[in-house]
Amino acid sequence: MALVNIGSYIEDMATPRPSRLARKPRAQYHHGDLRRALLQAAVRTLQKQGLDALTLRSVGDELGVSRSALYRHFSDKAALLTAVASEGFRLLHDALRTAWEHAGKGRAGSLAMGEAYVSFALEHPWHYRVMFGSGFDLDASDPELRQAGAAALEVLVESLVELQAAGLARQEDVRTQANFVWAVVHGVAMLAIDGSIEHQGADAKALARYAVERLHTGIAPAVP
Amino acid sequence: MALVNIGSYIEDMATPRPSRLARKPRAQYHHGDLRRALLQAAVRTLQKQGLDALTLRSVGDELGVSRSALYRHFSDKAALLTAVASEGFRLLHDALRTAWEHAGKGRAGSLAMGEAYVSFALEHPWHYRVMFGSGFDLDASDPELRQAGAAALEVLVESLVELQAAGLARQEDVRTQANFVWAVVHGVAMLAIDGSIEHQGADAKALARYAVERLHTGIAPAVP
DNA sequence: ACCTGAACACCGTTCAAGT
DNA sequence: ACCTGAACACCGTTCAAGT
Repeated sequence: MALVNIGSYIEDMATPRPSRLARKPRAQYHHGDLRRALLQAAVRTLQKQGLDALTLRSVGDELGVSRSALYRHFSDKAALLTAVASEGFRLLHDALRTAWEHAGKGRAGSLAMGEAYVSFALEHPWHYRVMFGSGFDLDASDPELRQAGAAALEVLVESLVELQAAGLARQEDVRTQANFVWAVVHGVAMLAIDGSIEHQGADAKALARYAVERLHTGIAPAVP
Repeated sequence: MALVNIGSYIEDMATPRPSRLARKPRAQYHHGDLRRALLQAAVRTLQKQGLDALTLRSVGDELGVSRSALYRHFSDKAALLTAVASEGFRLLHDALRTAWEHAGKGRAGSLAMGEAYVSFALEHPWHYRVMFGSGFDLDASDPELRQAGAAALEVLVESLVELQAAGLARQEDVRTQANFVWAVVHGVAMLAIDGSIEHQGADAKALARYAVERLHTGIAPAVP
Protein backbone atom coordinates (compact mmCIF):
# COMPACT_ATOMS: atom_id res chain seq x y z
CA MET A 1 0.00 0.00 0.00
CA ALA A 2 2.12 2.86 -1.26
CA LEU A 3 0.44 6.00 -0.03
CA VAL A 4 1.57 9.54 0.50
CA ASN A 5 2.63 9.27 4.11
CA ILE A 6 4.74 12.28 4.92
CA GLY A 7 5.89 10.88 8.23
CA SER A 8 7.55 7.78 6.83
CA TYR A 9 8.71 9.77 3.83
CA ILE A 10 10.72 12.00 6.13
CA GLU A 11 12.33 9.01 7.80
CA ASP A 12 13.43 7.83 4.38
CA MET A 13 15.29 11.08 3.93
CA ALA A 14 18.06 9.67 6.13
CA THR A 15 18.77 6.93 3.61
CA PRO A 16 19.77 8.01 0.11
CA ARG A 17 16.87 9.32 -1.97
CA PRO A 18 15.30 6.37 -3.83
CA SER A 19 15.77 6.74 -7.57
CA ARG A 20 12.76 6.64 -9.85
CA LEU A 21 13.52 3.19 -11.20
CA ALA A 22 14.37 -0.42 -10.46
CA ARG A 23 11.62 -1.79 -8.23
CA LYS A 24 10.98 -5.50 -7.93
CA PRO A 25 8.71 -6.42 -10.82
CA ARG A 26 5.44 -8.23 -10.22
CA ALA A 27 5.38 -12.02 -10.63
CA GLN A 28 3.78 -11.80 -14.04
CA TYR A 29 1.60 -9.56 -16.15
CA HIS A 30 -2.11 -10.12 -16.49
CA HIS A 31 -2.36 -10.65 -20.24
CA GLY A 32 -5.66 -11.63 -21.71
CA ASP A 33 -8.70 -9.41 -21.95
CA LEU A 34 -7.78 -7.05 -19.14
CA ARG A 35 -10.36 -4.51 -20.27
CA ARG A 36 -13.18 -7.02 -19.82
CA ALA A 37 -11.67 -8.25 -16.53
CA LEU A 38 -11.50 -4.68 -15.18
CA LEU A 39 -15.09 -4.03 -16.20
CA GLN A 40 -16.33 -7.17 -14.48
CA ALA A 41 -14.29 -6.52 -11.35
CA ALA A 42 -15.79 -3.03 -11.20
CA VAL A 43 -19.32 -4.42 -11.50
CA ARG A 44 -18.61 -7.00 -8.79
CA THR A 45 -17.23 -4.41 -6.37
CA LEU A 46 -20.17 -2.12 -7.06
CA GLN A 47 -22.69 -4.86 -6.42
CA LYS A 48 -21.01 -6.07 -3.24
CA GLN A 49 -19.68 -2.89 -1.65
CA GLY A 50 -21.19 0.13 -3.35
CA LEU A 51 -19.83 3.09 -5.23
CA ASP A 52 -17.52 4.48 -2.55
CA ALA A 53 -15.59 1.21 -2.49
CA LEU A 54 -15.05 1.33 -6.23
CA THR A 55 -11.56 2.83 -6.45
CA LEU A 56 -9.00 2.20 -9.14
CA ARG A 57 -6.79 0.70 -6.46
CA SER A 58 -9.43 -1.80 -5.33
CA VAL A 59 -10.19 -2.85 -8.89
CA GLY A 60 -6.50 -3.25 -9.69
CA ASP A 61 -5.81 -5.18 -6.48
CA GLU A 62 -8.60 -7.65 -7.21
CA LEU A 63 -6.90 -8.55 -10.49
CA GLY A 64 -3.36 -8.41 -9.14
CA VAL A 65 -2.62 -5.48 -11.40
CA SER A 66 -1.24 -2.02 -10.74
CA ARG A 67 -3.76 0.77 -10.36
CA SER A 68 -2.45 2.55 -13.42
CA ALA A 69 -2.79 -0.50 -15.67
CA LEU A 70 -6.38 0.62 -16.14
CA TYR A 71 -5.24 3.62 -18.15
CA ARG A 72 -4.17 1.35 -21.00
CA HIS A 73 -7.84 0.40 -21.45
CA PHE A 74 -9.89 3.33 -20.23
CA SER A 75 -9.08 7.00 -20.60
CA ASP A 76 -10.03 7.62 -16.96
CA LYS A 77 -12.34 6.53 -14.16
CA ALA A 78 -15.34 8.19 -15.83
CA ALA A 79 -14.74 6.02 -18.89
CA LEU A 80 -14.76 2.91 -16.70
CA LEU A 81 -18.04 3.99 -15.09
CA THR A 82 -19.47 4.73 -18.53
CA ALA A 83 -18.61 1.19 -19.64
CA VAL A 84 -20.22 -0.14 -16.44
CA ALA A 85 -23.37 1.83 -17.26
CA SER A 86 -23.44 0.54 -20.85
CA GLU A 87 -23.15 -3.01 -19.59
CA GLY A 88 -26.04 -2.27 -17.23
CA PHE A 89 -28.25 -1.12 -20.08
CA ARG A 90 -27.47 -4.30 -21.97
CA LEU A 91 -28.48 -6.42 -18.95
CA LEU A 92 -31.64 -4.36 -18.47
CA HIS A 93 -32.44 -4.70 -22.15
CA ASP A 94 -32.17 -8.49 -21.95
CA ALA A 95 -34.32 -8.62 -18.82
CA LEU A 96 -37.05 -6.52 -20.43
CA ARG A 97 -37.03 -8.42 -23.71
CA THR A 98 -37.21 -11.77 -21.90
CA ALA A 99 -40.08 -10.62 -19.69
CA TRP A 100 -41.99 -9.18 -22.64
CA GLU A 101 -41.66 -12.30 -24.76
CA HIS A 102 -42.11 -14.92 -22.04
CA ALA A 103 -45.36 -13.30 -20.96
CA GLY A 104 -46.67 -13.53 -24.51
CA LYS A 105 -46.44 -9.78 -25.17
CA GLY A 106 -49.66 -7.71 -25.03
CA ARG A 107 -51.05 -6.46 -21.73
CA ALA A 108 -49.53 -9.29 -19.71
CA GLY A 109 -46.24 -8.62 -21.42
CA SER A 110 -46.10 -5.00 -20.41
CA LEU A 111 -47.06 -5.86 -16.84
CA ALA A 112 -44.19 -8.37 -16.78
CA MET A 113 -41.85 -5.76 -18.21
CA GLY A 114 -42.78 -3.28 -15.51
CA GLU A 115 -42.06 -5.83 -12.81
CA ALA A 116 -38.82 -6.91 -14.50
CA TYR A 117 -37.66 -3.31 -14.67
CA VAL A 118 -38.21 -2.64 -10.97
CA SER A 119 -36.77 -6.04 -10.08
CA PHE A 120 -33.60 -5.26 -12.00
CA ALA A 121 -33.18 -2.01 -10.07
CA LEU A 122 -33.84 -3.71 -6.73
CA GLU A 123 -31.42 -6.55 -7.47
CA HIS A 124 -28.63 -4.33 -8.78
CA PRO A 125 -29.21 -1.04 -6.96
CA TRP A 126 -25.67 0.29 -7.35
CA HIS A 127 -25.40 -0.71 -10.95
CA TYR A 128 -28.74 0.97 -11.58
CA ARG A 129 -27.62 4.13 -9.79
CA VAL A 130 -24.50 4.34 -11.93
CA MET A 131 -26.70 4.03 -15.03
CA PHE A 132 -28.91 6.94 -13.97
CA GLY A 133 -27.16 8.47 -11.01
CA SER A 134 -25.67 11.49 -12.70
CA GLY A 135 -24.24 12.75 -9.45
CA PHE A 136 -20.81 11.56 -10.51
CA ASP A 137 -19.28 12.08 -13.88
CA LEU A 138 -20.04 9.65 -16.59
CA ASP A 139 -19.55 10.46 -20.23
CA ALA A 140 -23.14 10.97 -21.35
CA SER A 141 -22.09 11.52 -24.94
CA ASP A 142 -20.33 8.15 -25.23
CA PRO A 143 -21.69 6.38 -28.34
CA GLU A 144 -21.70 2.94 -26.72
CA LEU A 145 -23.70 4.24 -23.77
CA ARG A 146 -26.15 6.09 -26.00
CA GLN A 147 -26.62 3.02 -28.15
CA ALA A 148 -27.17 0.68 -25.19
CA GLY A 149 -29.65 3.11 -23.62
CA ALA A 150 -31.54 3.56 -26.86
CA ALA A 151 -31.73 -0.21 -27.39
CA ALA A 152 -33.29 -0.70 -23.96
CA LEU A 153 -35.86 2.01 -24.69
CA GLU A 154 -36.60 0.34 -28.02
CA VAL A 155 -38.24 -2.66 -26.33
CA LEU A 156 -40.64 -0.27 -24.70
CA VAL A 157 -41.43 1.47 -27.99
CA GLU A 158 -42.00 -1.91 -29.64
CA SER A 159 -44.46 -2.96 -26.96
CA LEU A 160 -46.35 0.31 -27.24
CA VAL A 161 -46.62 -0.03 -31.02
CA GLU A 162 -48.22 -3.44 -30.46
CA LEU A 163 -50.57 -2.12 -27.79
CA GLN A 164 -51.65 0.68 -30.13
CA ALA A 165 -52.23 -1.80 -32.96
CA ALA A 166 -54.33 -3.96 -30.62
CA GLY A 167 -56.45 -0.95 -29.68
CA LEU A 168 -55.18 -1.00 -26.11
CA ALA A 169 -53.32 2.31 -26.28
CA ARG A 170 -54.14 5.75 -27.65
CA GLN A 171 -52.86 6.27 -31.13
CA GLU A 172 -50.49 9.13 -30.48
CA ASP A 173 -46.77 9.76 -30.78
CA VAL A 174 -45.25 6.52 -29.57
CA ARG A 175 -41.97 8.11 -28.44
CA THR A 176 -43.76 10.52 -26.11
CA GLN A 177 -45.73 7.60 -24.78
CA ALA A 178 -42.53 5.59 -24.34
CA ASN A 179 -40.82 8.45 -22.50
CA PHE A 180 -43.82 8.68 -20.21
CA VAL A 181 -43.88 4.97 -19.46
CA TRP A 182 -40.13 4.97 -18.95
CA ALA A 183 -40.41 7.90 -16.53
CA VAL A 184 -43.02 6.01 -14.51
CA VAL A 185 -41.03 2.82 -14.08
CA HIS A 186 -37.84 4.77 -13.55
CA GLY A 187 -39.52 6.85 -10.87
CA VAL A 188 -40.84 3.77 -9.09
CA ALA A 189 -37.42 2.12 -9.33
CA MET A 190 -35.61 5.14 -7.90
CA LEU A 191 -38.02 5.57 -5.00
CA ALA A 192 -37.76 1.83 -4.39
CA ILE A 193 -33.98 1.62 -4.17
CA ASP A 194 -33.77 4.82 -2.12
CA GLY A 195 -36.02 3.16 0.42
CA SER A 196 -38.57 5.97 0.15
CA ILE A 197 -41.32 3.44 -0.29
CA GLU A 198 -40.28 0.81 2.21
CA HIS A 199 -39.99 3.45 4.89
CA GLN A 200 -43.71 3.98 4.65
CA GLY A 201 -44.27 0.29 5.11
CA ALA A 202 -45.30 -0.05 1.48
CA ASP A 203 -43.99 -2.62 -0.98
CA ALA A 204 -41.99 -1.61 -4.03
CA LYS A 205 -43.11 -4.44 -6.30
CA ALA A 206 -46.73 -3.90 -5.34
CA LEU A 207 -46.35 -0.24 -6.28
CA ALA A 208 -44.81 -1.30 -9.59
CA ARG A 209 -47.82 -3.49 -10.35
CA TYR A 210 -50.22 -0.75 -9.33
CA ALA A 211 -48.31 1.77 -11.44
CA VAL A 212 -48.40 -0.34 -14.59
CA GLU A 213 -52.11 -0.97 -14.15
CA ARG A 214 -52.94 2.73 -13.73
CA LEU A 215 -50.61 3.37 -16.63
CA HIS A 216 -52.65 1.11 -18.85
CA THR A 217 -55.81 2.94 -17.93
CA GLY A 218 -54.03 6.24 -18.46
CA ILE A 219 -52.89 5.55 -21.97
CA ALA A 220 -55.98 3.60 -22.98
CA PRO A 221 -58.04 5.09 -25.83
CA ALA A 222 -60.72 7.51 -24.66
CA VAL A 223 -64.11 5.89 -24.26
CA PRO A 224 -66.39 7.26 -26.97
CA MET B 1 -3.86 27.32 -0.68
CA ALA B 2 -2.08 25.08 1.77
CA LEU B 3 -1.91 21.73 0.11
CA VAL B 4 0.22 18.67 0.64
CA ASN B 5 2.93 19.47 -1.86
CA ILE B 6 5.89 17.24 -1.17
CA GLY B 7 8.19 19.20 -3.44
CA SER B 8 7.93 22.48 -1.56
CA TYR B 9 7.75 20.59 1.71
CA ILE B 10 11.16 19.11 1.08
CA GLU B 11 12.62 22.56 0.38
CA ASP B 12 11.30 23.66 3.75
CA MET B 13 13.36 20.93 5.37
CA ALA B 14 16.42 23.15 4.98
CA THR B 15 14.90 25.62 7.44
CA PRO B 16 14.11 24.37 10.94
CA ARG B 17 11.10 22.08 11.19
CA PRO B 18 7.97 24.20 11.78
CA SER B 19 6.45 23.45 15.16
CA ARG B 20 2.80 22.53 15.42
CA LEU B 21 1.74 25.92 16.75
CA ALA B 22 1.93 29.66 16.37
CA ARG B 23 0.81 30.50 12.86
CA LYS B 24 -0.39 33.98 11.97
CA PRO B 25 -4.04 34.07 13.00
CA ARG B 26 -6.72 35.09 10.54
CA ALA B 27 -7.85 38.75 10.57
CA GLN B 28 -10.97 37.85 12.52
CA TYR B 29 -13.34 35.00 13.14
CA HIS B 30 -16.60 34.66 11.31
CA HIS B 31 -19.04 34.89 14.22
CA GLY B 32 -22.70 34.98 13.47
CA ASP B 33 -24.72 32.12 12.09
CA LEU B 34 -21.87 30.22 10.47
CA ARG B 35 -23.96 27.08 10.13
CA ARG B 36 -26.52 28.90 8.00
CA ALA B 37 -23.76 30.67 6.04
CA LEU B 38 -22.04 27.35 5.30
CA LEU B 39 -25.30 25.82 4.15
CA GLN B 40 -26.05 28.71 1.81
CA ALA B 41 -22.50 28.77 0.43
CA ALA B 42 -22.81 25.05 -0.29
CA VAL B 43 -26.10 25.56 -2.13
CA ARG B 44 -24.59 28.43 -4.15
CA THR B 45 -21.54 26.40 -5.17
CA LEU B 46 -23.73 23.45 -6.10
CA GLN B 47 -26.02 25.58 -8.24
CA LYS B 48 -23.17 27.38 -10.01
CA GLN B 49 -20.48 24.72 -10.31
CA GLY B 50 -21.94 21.32 -9.57
CA LEU B 51 -21.23 18.61 -7.04
CA ASP B 52 -17.56 18.00 -7.85
CA ALA B 53 -16.75 21.63 -7.05
CA LEU B 54 -18.40 21.35 -3.64
CA THR B 55 -15.42 20.67 -1.37
CA LEU B 56 -15.06 21.68 2.26
CA ARG B 57 -12.12 23.83 1.19
CA SER B 58 -14.15 25.75 -1.41
CA VAL B 59 -17.02 26.33 1.00
CA GLY B 60 -14.64 27.51 3.70
CA ASP B 61 -12.73 29.77 1.34
CA GLU B 62 -15.91 31.48 0.18
CA LEU B 63 -16.63 32.50 3.76
CA GLY B 64 -13.03 33.27 4.67
CA VAL B 65 -13.04 30.44 7.16
CA SER B 66 -10.77 27.43 7.66
CA ARG B 67 -11.91 24.16 6.13
CA SER B 68 -12.21 22.52 9.49
CA ALA B 69 -14.45 25.25 10.94
CA LEU B 70 -17.30 23.30 9.37
CA TYR B 71 -16.83 20.50 11.89
CA ARG B 72 -18.14 22.74 14.65
CA HIS B 73 -21.50 22.80 12.89
CA PHE B 74 -21.77 19.57 10.93
CA SER B 75 -20.48 16.17 11.95
CA ASP B 76 -19.04 15.60 8.47
CA LYS B 77 -19.55 16.35 4.78
CA ALA B 78 -22.48 13.93 4.57
CA ALA B 79 -24.23 15.96 7.27
CA LEU B 80 -23.73 19.13 5.24
CA LEU B 81 -25.18 17.45 2.14
CA THR B 82 -28.08 16.15 4.22
CA ALA B 83 -28.83 19.69 5.36
CA VAL B 84 -28.62 20.85 1.74
CA ALA B 85 -31.12 18.15 0.77
CA SER B 86 -33.50 19.13 3.60
CA GLU B 87 -33.37 22.73 2.47
CA GLY B 88 -34.17 21.53 -1.05
CA PHE B 89 -37.27 19.69 0.14
CA ARG B 90 -38.45 22.84 1.90
CA LEU B 91 -38.04 24.85 -1.31
CA LEU B 92 -39.80 22.17 -3.33
CA HIS B 93 -42.58 22.05 -0.77
CA ASP B 94 -43.12 25.80 -1.06
CA ALA B 95 -43.11 25.65 -4.87
CA LEU B 96 -45.70 22.87 -4.92
CA ARG B 97 -47.96 24.48 -2.35
CA THR B 98 -47.86 27.83 -4.18
CA ALA B 99 -48.63 26.20 -7.55
CA TRP B 100 -51.47 24.14 -6.06
CA GLU B 101 -53.12 27.10 -4.37
CA HIS B 102 -52.55 29.73 -7.05
CA ALA B 103 -54.14 27.48 -9.65
CA GLY B 104 -57.24 27.16 -7.48
CA LYS B 105 -56.56 23.52 -6.55
CA GLY B 106 -58.55 20.76 -8.32
CA ARG B 107 -57.52 19.48 -11.73
CA ALA B 108 -55.83 22.72 -12.74
CA GLY B 109 -54.03 22.72 -9.42
CA SER B 110 -52.51 19.32 -9.92
CA LEU B 111 -51.46 20.17 -13.46
CA ALA B 112 -49.74 23.28 -12.08
CA MET B 113 -48.08 21.17 -9.39
CA GLY B 114 -46.72 18.76 -11.96
CA GLU B 115 -45.20 21.58 -13.96
CA ALA B 116 -43.85 23.26 -10.83
CA TYR B 117 -42.18 20.02 -9.77
CA VAL B 118 -40.37 19.51 -13.07
CA SER B 119 -39.53 23.22 -13.25
CA PHE B 120 -37.92 23.05 -9.82
CA ALA B 121 -35.74 20.14 -10.94
CA LEU B 122 -34.77 21.87 -14.20
CA GLU B 123 -33.92 25.13 -12.44
CA HIS B 124 -31.93 23.53 -9.62
CA PRO B 125 -30.61 20.33 -11.20
CA TRP B 126 -27.72 19.84 -8.80
CA HIS B 127 -29.75 20.61 -5.74
CA TYR B 128 -32.37 18.16 -6.98
CA ARG B 129 -29.74 15.50 -7.60
CA VAL B 130 -28.44 15.85 -4.05
CA MET B 131 -31.99 15.41 -2.77
CA PHE B 132 -32.48 12.17 -4.69
CA GLY B 133 -29.06 11.32 -6.06
CA SER B 134 -28.13 8.59 -3.61
CA GLY B 135 -24.86 7.94 -5.41
CA PHE B 136 -23.01 9.82 -2.67
CA ASP B 137 -23.61 9.38 1.00
CA LEU B 138 -26.29 11.35 2.65
CA ASP B 139 -27.75 10.43 5.98
CA ALA B 140 -31.13 9.03 4.91
CA SER B 141 -32.20 8.49 8.51
CA ASP B 142 -31.74 12.13 9.49
CA PRO B 143 -34.98 13.31 11.17
CA GLU B 144 -34.87 16.76 9.59
CA LEU B 145 -34.49 15.25 6.12
CA ARG B 146 -37.27 12.74 6.73
CA GLN B 147 -39.56 15.45 8.00
CA ALA B 148 -38.87 17.82 5.09
CA GLY B 149 -39.38 15.02 2.56
CA ALA B 150 -42.61 13.90 4.22
CA ALA B 151 -43.93 17.47 4.27
CA ALA B 152 -43.35 17.84 0.53
CA LEU B 153 -45.17 14.57 -0.12
CA GLU B 154 -48.02 15.76 2.09
CA VAL B 155 -49.06 18.42 -0.45
CA LEU B 156 -49.51 15.64 -2.97
CA VAL B 157 -51.57 13.55 -0.58
CA GLU B 158 -53.72 16.57 0.21
CA SER B 159 -54.42 17.22 -3.45
CA LEU B 160 -55.33 13.59 -4.04
CA VAL B 161 -57.75 13.60 -1.12
CA GLU B 162 -59.47 16.57 -2.73
CA LEU B 163 -59.54 14.94 -6.15
CA GLN B 164 -61.07 11.83 -4.62
CA ALA B 165 -63.69 13.87 -2.81
CA ALA B 166 -64.55 15.65 -6.07
CA GLY B 167 -65.00 12.32 -7.80
CA LEU B 168 -61.99 12.92 -10.04
CA ALA B 169 -59.86 10.13 -8.62
CA ARG B 170 -60.49 6.50 -7.72
CA GLN B 171 -61.30 6.01 -4.09
CA GLU B 172 -58.41 3.85 -3.10
CA ASP B 173 -55.48 4.08 -0.71
CA VAL B 174 -54.35 7.65 -1.06
CA ARG B 175 -50.73 6.95 -0.03
CA THR B 176 -50.28 4.37 -2.78
CA GLN B 177 -51.78 6.85 -5.19
CA ALA B 178 -49.45 9.56 -3.89
CA ASN B 179 -46.40 7.31 -4.25
CA PHE B 180 -47.44 6.56 -7.80
CA VAL B 181 -47.92 10.22 -8.72
CA TRP B 182 -44.66 11.10 -7.03
CA ALA B 183 -42.85 8.38 -8.97
CA VAL B 184 -44.22 9.76 -12.22
CA VAL B 185 -43.13 13.36 -11.71
CA HIS B 186 -39.85 12.23 -10.19
CA GLY B 187 -39.20 10.02 -13.20
CA VAL B 188 -39.95 12.83 -15.63
CA ALA B 189 -37.76 15.20 -13.63
CA MET B 190 -34.81 12.79 -13.56
CA LEU B 191 -34.98 12.02 -17.26
CA ALA B 192 -35.31 15.76 -17.90
CA ILE B 193 -32.22 16.85 -15.99
CA ASP B 194 -30.17 13.95 -17.31
CA GLY B 195 -30.90 15.23 -20.80
CA SER B 196 -32.41 11.89 -21.80
CA ILE B 197 -35.46 13.67 -23.16
CA GLU B 198 -33.82 16.65 -24.84
CA HIS B 199 -31.47 14.34 -26.69
CA GLN B 200 -34.45 12.94 -28.54
CA GLY B 201 -35.49 16.43 -29.53
CA ALA B 202 -38.43 16.28 -27.14
CA ASP B 203 -39.36 18.89 -24.55
CA ALA B 204 -39.25 18.13 -20.84
CA LYS B 205 -42.07 20.46 -19.81
CA ALA B 206 -44.29 19.17 -22.59
CA LEU B 207 -43.66 15.65 -21.34
CA ALA B 208 -44.55 16.80 -17.82
CA ARG B 209 -47.89 18.16 -19.05
CA TYR B 210 -48.57 15.02 -21.05
CA ALA B 211 -47.66 12.88 -18.04
CA VAL B 212 -50.00 14.66 -15.65
CA GLU B 213 -52.86 14.45 -18.16
CA ARG B 214 -52.41 10.71 -18.70
CA LEU B 215 -52.04 10.42 -14.95
CA HIS B 216 -55.44 11.98 -14.44
CA THR B 217 -57.00 9.53 -16.84
CA GLY B 218 -55.11 6.71 -15.18
CA ILE B 219 -56.35 7.39 -11.68
CA ALA B 220 -59.84 8.48 -12.73
CA PRO B 221 -62.72 6.36 -11.43
CA ALA B 222 -63.61 3.45 -13.73
CA VAL B 223 -66.47 4.26 -16.10
CA PRO B 224 -69.46 2.25 -15.00
C1' DA C 1 -17.25 28.19 22.55
C1' DC C 2 -15.27 28.76 18.30
C1' DC C 3 -11.72 28.62 15.06
C1' DT C 4 -6.88 27.70 13.17
C1' DG C 5 -3.09 25.29 10.74
C1' DA C 6 -0.50 21.14 10.46
C1' DA C 7 -0.74 16.27 10.03
C1' DC C 8 -2.69 12.29 8.16
C1' DA C 9 -4.73 8.65 5.29
C1' DC C 10 -6.82 8.23 1.59
C1' DC C 11 -8.05 9.51 -3.68
C1' DG C 12 -7.27 9.87 -9.32
C1' DT C 13 -3.75 10.76 -12.63
C1' DT C 14 0.82 11.17 -14.89
C1' DC C 15 5.13 9.50 -16.34
C1' DA C 16 9.79 7.57 -16.83
C1' DA C 17 11.20 3.12 -16.86
C1' DG C 18 11.04 -1.91 -17.35
C1' DT C 19 9.62 -6.39 -20.06
C1' DA D 1 2.25 -3.20 -26.60
C1' DC D 2 1.53 -3.59 -21.94
C1' DC D 3 2.47 -2.87 -17.25
C1' DT D 4 5.03 -1.02 -13.00
C1' DG D 5 6.09 2.01 -9.06
C1' DA D 6 7.05 6.61 -7.69
C1' DA D 7 5.52 11.25 -7.82
C1' DC D 8 2.02 14.54 -7.68
C1' DA D 9 -2.05 17.44 -6.72
C1' DC D 10 -5.89 17.10 -4.87
C1' DC D 11 -9.54 15.18 -1.17
C1' DG D 12 -12.04 14.61 3.95
C1' DT D 13 -10.92 14.29 8.73
C1' DT D 14 -8.47 14.78 13.21
C1' DC D 15 -6.26 17.25 16.72
C1' DA D 16 -3.30 20.16 19.63
C1' DA D 17 -3.20 24.80 20.13
C1' DG D 18 -4.79 29.62 20.08
C1' DT D 19 -8.46 33.47 21.15
